[in-house]
Amino acid sequence: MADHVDRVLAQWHAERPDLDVSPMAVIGRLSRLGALVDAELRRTFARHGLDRATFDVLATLRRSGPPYRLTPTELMRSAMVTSGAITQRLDKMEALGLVERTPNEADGRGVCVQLTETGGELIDRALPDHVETEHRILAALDAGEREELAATLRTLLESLGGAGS
Amino acid sequence: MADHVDRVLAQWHAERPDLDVSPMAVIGRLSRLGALVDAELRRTFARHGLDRATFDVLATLRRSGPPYRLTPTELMRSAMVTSGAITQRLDKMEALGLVERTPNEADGRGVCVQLTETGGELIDRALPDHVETEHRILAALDAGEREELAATLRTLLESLGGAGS
DNA sequence: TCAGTTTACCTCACAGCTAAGGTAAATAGC
DNA sequence: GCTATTTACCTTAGCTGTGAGGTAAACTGA
Repeated sequence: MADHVDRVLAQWHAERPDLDVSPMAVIGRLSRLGALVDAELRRTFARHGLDRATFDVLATLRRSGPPYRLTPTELMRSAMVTSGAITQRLDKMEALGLVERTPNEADGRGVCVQLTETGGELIDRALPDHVETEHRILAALDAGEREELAATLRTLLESLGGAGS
Repeated sequence: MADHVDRVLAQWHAERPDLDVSPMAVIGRLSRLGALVDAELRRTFARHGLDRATFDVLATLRRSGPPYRLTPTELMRSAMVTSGAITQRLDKMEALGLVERTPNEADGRGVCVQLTETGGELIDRALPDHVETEHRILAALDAGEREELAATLRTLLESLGGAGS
């Protein structure tokens, strides 16, 4: 049975037979899947009073290990957003008592962002639920398919120069 | 060699060994790849004075075939955004002379969105460039890998209920 | 036939991001 | 040691989306 992307491909084939639109079979699905996964994850975050941006910062700090402290620049690179976006996220999170900003003693220009106890408890509560959601999203694939998919996506990431950082 | 997601997995394994975070190998890469692909496509759109939203509407109308006319609701479903977003896109595009809104004769509540000649010419100029960019993004995969990837993504889309519409 | 529901589209307040640009501290090269 | 450059972070304006809600037209079934 044809899905949305199959129908798009058929339309292009009829309208612009001169173009080889086959890459859309991958890129179109990648884009739609991204939107659906995002929506699914957001539902889980919302159950814990979180949004994607806040969860992302909390999780990045949490998995960095004790003392759960990173710089805004490190958070920026991990999240793939601009510095302005991180500043605003941290402003909000600091007001909520989830993180603390302290001067960076090793670098007078910088600050350190530190998980508070409240923030740590929150992310540790939300995490199992989040991981469970991710399992559910991939439930349609068996272990072999997941590994193969991860490997292929990784190849693409490397070729686009997005593997590092 | 480890990529960003591998490092994330290793960190979680050290910090929360009780959680099976293996789905992140797929979902983390999916999310990062989505961001990189989006940035890549945006560069192509920009060369034609377009953004993602405008390109999306133009392409949807173009591939629907003569008379290149759809309703805002159809555009909304195809783009996976809210009705408010489509209204604003169409306002902007109408001001630029890329589309025209006319009353829907079959349904007094609705309108028809019609590609203008300017809009049609613009999308026909931008399309080959866009398709070329998509080819380049997938250049690291051979034909077999692309097909397999498309099939796997499709399985996931279906399981999330996002295959139709 | 007609009240209740659904559908189509628009409006508007607000959230979050980007991009450009500012300040201050650190670093590199002479 | 001094200047030029880079780096770190913040500020702000502007854009685009969401989500809640409004109006009007089209259905639906008793």
